[in-house]
Amino acid sequence: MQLFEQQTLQISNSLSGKKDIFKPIKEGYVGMYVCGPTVYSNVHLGNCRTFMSFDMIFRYLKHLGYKVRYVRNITDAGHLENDADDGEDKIAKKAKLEQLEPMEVVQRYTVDFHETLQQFNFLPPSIEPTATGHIIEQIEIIKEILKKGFAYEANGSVYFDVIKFNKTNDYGKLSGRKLEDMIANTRALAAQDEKKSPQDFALWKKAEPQHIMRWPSPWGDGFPGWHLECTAMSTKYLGDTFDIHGGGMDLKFPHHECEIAQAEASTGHSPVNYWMHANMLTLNGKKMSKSTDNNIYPNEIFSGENSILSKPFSPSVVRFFMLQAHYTSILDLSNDALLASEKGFYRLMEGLKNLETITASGTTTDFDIPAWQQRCYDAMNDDFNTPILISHLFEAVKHINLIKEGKESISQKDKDVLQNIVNTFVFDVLGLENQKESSGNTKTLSGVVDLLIQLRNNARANKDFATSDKIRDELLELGIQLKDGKEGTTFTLN
RNA sequence: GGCAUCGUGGCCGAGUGGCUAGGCACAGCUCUGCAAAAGCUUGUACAGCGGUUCGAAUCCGCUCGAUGCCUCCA
Repeated sequence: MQLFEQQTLQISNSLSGKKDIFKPIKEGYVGMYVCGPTVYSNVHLGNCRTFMSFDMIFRYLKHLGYKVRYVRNITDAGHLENDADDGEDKIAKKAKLEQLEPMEVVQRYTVDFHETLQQFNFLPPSIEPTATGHIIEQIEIIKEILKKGFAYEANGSVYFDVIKFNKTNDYGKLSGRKLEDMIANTRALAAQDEKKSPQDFALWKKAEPQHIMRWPSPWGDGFPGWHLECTAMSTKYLGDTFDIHGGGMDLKFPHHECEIAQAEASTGHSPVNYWMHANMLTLNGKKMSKSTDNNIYPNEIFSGENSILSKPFSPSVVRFFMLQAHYTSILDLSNDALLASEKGFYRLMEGLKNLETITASGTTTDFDIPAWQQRCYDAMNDDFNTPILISHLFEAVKHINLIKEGKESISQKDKDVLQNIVNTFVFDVLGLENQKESSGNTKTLSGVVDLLIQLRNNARANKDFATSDKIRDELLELGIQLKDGKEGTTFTLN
């Protein structure tokens, strides 16, 4: 019996506008697609938050026993600077700017993306397809949409006919917009001549002679529209209708709306059962954005080299900080918030360490572990509520510490159970790492510090406090903090 | 202007028609040669104004404010 048979998972569905009970199309299997990055610059922390939310979701679904096929694409072509006639591919533009081959740009920032995500301890997706690797599939979809009459060719480009589509389908159902309103509110934009309506979007764009990224097609040399690649790659690997489609909130309109339109136009039915949107990470109260320069890069956080930061923060601390907020809420990044999360994170890690060392005794436990365990599952089942899960983990820490102080007791059996649950949620589901322990060179260092601790304890025994305080204070200056406890002195690196 | 979301104690951030979120900070206590660290304990907040209700921070309406999307962005 799998865990998912005992737990009822509810998911916030942007399409229905409420929390829906999750029921996969095929029992035991989940197909999940998440819109990946456009690799024309380094991934910033806001991008990371979205992918982290879905990493956590991927982890929990796997933990529940689902066989998950998680597809997250790399957009390496087709992402236009804007939708006007002079629209240029982002990758191509960057390549021109840096005098690189477009694929050189793609490679550089794809590597950066992977390295960054690895530092945050992301699980790799099952498939990571690229847009340029699926040009043929995209052309096939365009042909199908043309055949169904929901697109038209104009001067070597192909556009999706939104107004016609809206007569039989509902364009705007995901984002809660009405086509009439959109038309009424459209500002007069120049150079939209090819399109029948400003709301129409490109499926295929004709490549002007100076364009370096181009592919042959039935409509001449060109490149695919941005929205199309996700339709092509998601349906290719997950089927015409699949379970979960995720992405950042900012993609809801027009990107995801267009994906729905493309899929419905080509296959005749809705592509996705559960649309999930992760909310934005803000900086100074504003959305992080590549185009406005209001952003911060992961490496700046890890090194502390940014004017808003007072010190560096480890990837796990940042991960913990993000998971302390619900993925559907806006989260604002600040030095104070990171400092608070860091303290909390180390408290949690200390609790886990204490759990290993406490001694079990007797047959009773002053802590209802099965009920507590179910509360942990209830939190995650309620739309992946990691902040609540974390609050329960701190409740466990409290009991662990009380046991350590001898004020409560735990049986050996319960201790084993508790250890198993806590480790599962902290490391497997939340994906946190105890990075302090895993750094290299620690063996030599701990030998040296232990020696100094011995010398200091000798001095203390002789009431030579001048010497003992000198050792303590000078180590602290070096970033090594001694901690005098009941069972001797330990140290941590600050 | 349109659509959407949100406004919670010093800070971050959950949740909810009546019952303790949690973390950080502050304070008190324990421990300590003194500290630090650690641990324990404590906090009755929900933008404003109306309304529904036995009861609302939670539902409805209005006002104010913030953010996102409407053009590329996770």
